[in-house]
Amino acid sequence: MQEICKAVQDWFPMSDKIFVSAEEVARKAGVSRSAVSRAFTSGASIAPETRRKVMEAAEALGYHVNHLARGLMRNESGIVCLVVSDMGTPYRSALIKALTQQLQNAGKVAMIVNTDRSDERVDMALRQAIRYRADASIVLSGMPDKSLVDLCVRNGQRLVLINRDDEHQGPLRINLDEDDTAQAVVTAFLRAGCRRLAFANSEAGTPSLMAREVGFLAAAREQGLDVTVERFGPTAYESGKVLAQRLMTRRERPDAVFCVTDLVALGFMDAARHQFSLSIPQDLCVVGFDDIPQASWNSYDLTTFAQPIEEIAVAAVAWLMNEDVGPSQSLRLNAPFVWRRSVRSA
Amino acid sequence: MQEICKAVQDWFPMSDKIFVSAEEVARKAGVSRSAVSRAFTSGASIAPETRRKVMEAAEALGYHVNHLARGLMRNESGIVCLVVSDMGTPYRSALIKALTQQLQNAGKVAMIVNTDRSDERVDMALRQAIRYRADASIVLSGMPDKSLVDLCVRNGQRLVLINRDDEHQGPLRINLDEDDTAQAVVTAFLRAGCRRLAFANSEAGTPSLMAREVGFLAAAREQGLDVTVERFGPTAYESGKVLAQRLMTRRERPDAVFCVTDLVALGFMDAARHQFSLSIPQDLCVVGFDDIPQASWNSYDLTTFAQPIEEIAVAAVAWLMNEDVGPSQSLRLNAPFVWRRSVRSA
DNA sequence: TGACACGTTGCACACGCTTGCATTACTGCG
DNA sequence: CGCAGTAATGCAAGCGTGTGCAACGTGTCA
Repeated sequence: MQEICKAVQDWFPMSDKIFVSAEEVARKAGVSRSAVSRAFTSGASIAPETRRKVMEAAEALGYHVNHLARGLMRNESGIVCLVVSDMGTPYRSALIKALTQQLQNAGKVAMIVNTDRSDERVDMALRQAIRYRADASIVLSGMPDKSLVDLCVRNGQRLVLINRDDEHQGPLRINLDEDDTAQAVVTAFLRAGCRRLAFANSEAGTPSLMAREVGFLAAAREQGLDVTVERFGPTAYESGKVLAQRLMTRRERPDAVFCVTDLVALGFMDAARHQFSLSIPQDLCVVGFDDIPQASWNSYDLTTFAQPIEEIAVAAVAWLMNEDVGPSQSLRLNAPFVWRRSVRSA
Repeated sequence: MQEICKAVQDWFPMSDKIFVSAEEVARKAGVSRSAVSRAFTSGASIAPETRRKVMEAAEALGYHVNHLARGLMRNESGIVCLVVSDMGTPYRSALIKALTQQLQNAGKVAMIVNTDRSDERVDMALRQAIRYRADASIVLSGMPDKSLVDLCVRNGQRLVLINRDDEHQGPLRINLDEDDTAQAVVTAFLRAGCRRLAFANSEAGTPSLMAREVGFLAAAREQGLDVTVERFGPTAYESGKVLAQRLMTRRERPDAVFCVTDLVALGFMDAARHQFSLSIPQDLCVVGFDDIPQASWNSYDLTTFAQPIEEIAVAAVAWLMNEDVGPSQSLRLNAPFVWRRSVRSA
């Protein structure tokens, strides 16, 4: 039922955006317009008394500096563009939260562009960033076209690529150092007495996800073990369920599975338990990646690797606030192993 | 380990933001600056051939309309400000996703301000919106000061308040019609044979959450039943666990609980199962609210009410895109009952 | 008293764009 | 051929701000 009740109260006929300008504040305060400008510019040369008068008048009139005009003059909008897809996902939303928080602390404001399922839209997003003369763009998903990256840089825009570990030379690339993770998982599985390893991947095929698969295969082979690989669908909970159905109906049923992501792992666990009546970790050991909040919930208690979300956000913002920044840089953070009960302990 | 490798490659010394302007495009295309402007303004009077020439030159030079300047002239920035807290939460992130999506479809762009845990910051957020001359603000959390709301409206800014069902007269208020939900829950519990009802609330005390509690108590009393109420902490998973500990250790242990939110419900279920070894729904029936993705996961299968996220987003954006809009309006959507297995069926 | 330094202040230009208005080119019609 | 009507175009004003530059007032010192 959609009931619409209009409350006709104190209303004025949308007098089309009459903002109060510095001009009016100046008149009210009895100073020049530049004095008003200076009053709102930290570090400007202005007498304390004058500033007080200006602030007073501004408050009374409800004046707010027009950041569009300021950005136009200063060539610095204060806007940072976040390019992201799948923002309903726990990991992504947590990262967005951390980034916006850090940006606000630094006096910037986040403009967010949703690029669900289409690399072409990443280019649209960067164009949007250019149009608003964003001071920087932070790309969390998709891989922008090389030419566009160049364009952004040429326009003096800072660029941060998070977990886009392609060979792109975006000025700052933040990636995870996953050299040791595969090793750690294999070791954990071996200690738990597991021998039939599996890797559950999505079909997304992004470089970071594929690298995780390749690394795991290599680490297992080093121990003389084969790995059954299965790939299906998007990187989501439901895919985990399908992957479990496929892997758990094999003749040689795996007794340990490394899931490319926590979401996949949780779906996998649910299917293993409720459709195949398996006990975890008795019958099956599971490891995920990301350490989303749900991984620590009692029903799952998933062993996983923790994304250094806060570190990522801090590093990204710190870098783009830094005045004198060099050429293309690459930052590698590591994701600590979080040991929980989805893997048998020795 | 944080290894920084500098790749000194094609780099030019940050020549401080040399954007290409319409002037240059005009020169290259052999037309006037106004022609360039018109080429990028849909519906402007310009010859197709001229537009083609302009577009060609623009593409070649990498020109992008400066939306700061355009916004300054048109008094319409194209920016919509989302004021939100707890954006790491499943419900909130889903709503943000839907809203940004709708805004983009409408040709707007979302600027997002995080206001975690502080109503005062909501005012800061609205001020930010004013500074950037946002066309509208959508408030998902916190309650802005009345004077600020007035200020926004006076400045010609559209305002949408979602689930802020206080008496605030923001031009558009979108709320849930929860008149029937409490009734439905009580009926479901009674049919399941439950008699000792409980309500698990957080201490957030926002109007919508409190209304849910009050409604449930009233509906239960109508059936001659008392309800045990417990409140604790923020509206989160962990609070659900604590609430379960408190409620399940009472002498008269409840056999049915309505949780103020899915997150609380999931925490409640986990504690009930893993700490009190209760079976759901045999020993305890649980109902939540929101229908976050996790509610449908096999481990929970939670009966709940589905937030009409898409409807909310569509309604909000449609309203703020509408040219001639009347005075303060109120929209009430309903949240359909989603029947799953956390409540015994008759 | 004059020279000088210094902290304030106002003027005026610039930022990149939109748009009303006047001008021009073009078409069709009497 | 002339005239009106229309579409396209250029000119220039203006949006609200920052800031270099010059002017001003004040106080200090010679």
